[in-house]
Amino acid sequence: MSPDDKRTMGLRERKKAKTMAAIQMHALRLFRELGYNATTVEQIAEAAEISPSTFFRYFPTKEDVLLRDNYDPVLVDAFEAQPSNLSPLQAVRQAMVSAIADMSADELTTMRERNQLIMTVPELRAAALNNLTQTMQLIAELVAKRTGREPDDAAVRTFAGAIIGVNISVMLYYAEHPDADFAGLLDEALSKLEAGLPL
Amino acid sequence: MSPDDKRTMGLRERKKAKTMAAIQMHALRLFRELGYNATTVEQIAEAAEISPSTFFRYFPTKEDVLLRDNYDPVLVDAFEAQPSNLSPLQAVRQAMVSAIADMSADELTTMRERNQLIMTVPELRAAALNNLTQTMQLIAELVAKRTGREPDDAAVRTFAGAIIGVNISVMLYYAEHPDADFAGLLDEALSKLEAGLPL
DNA sequence: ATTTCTTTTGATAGTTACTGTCAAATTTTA
DNA sequence: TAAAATTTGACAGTAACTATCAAAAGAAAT
Repeated sequence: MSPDDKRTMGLRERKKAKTMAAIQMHALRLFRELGYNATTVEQIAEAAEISPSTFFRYFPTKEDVLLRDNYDPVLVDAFEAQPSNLSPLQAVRQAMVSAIADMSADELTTMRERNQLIMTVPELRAAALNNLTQTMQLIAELVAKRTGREPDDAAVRTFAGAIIGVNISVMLYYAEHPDADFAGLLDEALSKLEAGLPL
Repeated sequence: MSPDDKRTMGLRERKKAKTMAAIQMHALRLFRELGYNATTVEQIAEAAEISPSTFFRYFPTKEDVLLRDNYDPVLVDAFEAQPSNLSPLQAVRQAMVSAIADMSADELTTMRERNQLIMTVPELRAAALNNLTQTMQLIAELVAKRTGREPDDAAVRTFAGAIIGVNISVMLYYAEHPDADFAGLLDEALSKLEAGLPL
């Protein structure tokens, strides 16, 4: 999380990190205050004291300012840290839950707000779901490696699909019930998947 | 499929249906020939001999011309036609497979091309996935009704999520392997879900 | 058949996300 | 301090949409 060591970065890179953070911060604030669609890139640029051109150099799209995250590497680490006696499903479940458990209170708050905004605004939701297909592919690769199969093996793909689908359903529910415990919801949902989707 | 009885529709409605069909047909052709992003709404409008304004009256977005479909009602009918001795998962599986089996060869071809285009173009894929959340909600409602639970019951939501996730993974795979049998892929994937995601 | 009412259409003008280009400003390196 | 590389802002343009309004076309009524 710490933006590398400050000594190892030149002034240029430090400034870049600062600019990026400023853009994200003002964008988030404006989105909250005015709504996502009502906020223009020009307004964000003005608030962050940069030109609109510069905004698009940092974030290829307006959506990106909200959607860019680094959960995938966190998930990878958490997954690979799981003991090998766990089944793939148990490992994914543990990895996801512990990745959330490792987050600070601030990070959790940010995540909740972000999720709420993303799942509420159709454009953002669409883009976020699209991103999840990458995570799905990632899970397929992780599980393939762990089980000695190919990532495009039918069982592996189906497994990854089910995991992502469950995540989507939890994210949607969580957006409408922000007071719930996200990790708890996810854990419960994945446990049901583990139990063979009892009904 | 037949656009109601021709006698019951006035000239106005007949013309509207014709216009809509013309837009979709020319749009699809242009998308194939030039690519989705390289095709402008203006070009589609010109080909369909309407004004751009009119295009947006028929389809709120350029994406919509490709994404609008009526599979949900078909799925509802197929699901509710399943015998009550089937488990919810078996019923969904049967419903989906038989809904595809009921399609004509032409419909299947269209579906394959559409799926390929949609899953290949990021914008379209995002919008399509977003639409799937509606289908997810629909499945939750159907299953809730069938099992006497609430649609926002955790087990029901998780169930619907898993189904949709599996669908996504199949659609992605099918886009890259157009010669595969879609119904077969879906059937196999859902059978694995039924078997508890064996790995 | 002609008039009246309603719906559909096209033209126009505007907004906004995004792209490409280039010269000026800034930082790094020599 | 000079030269090289990078970052930035200004400018011009494209294309998806939105809103508005008058004209055209179809439906209904007389």
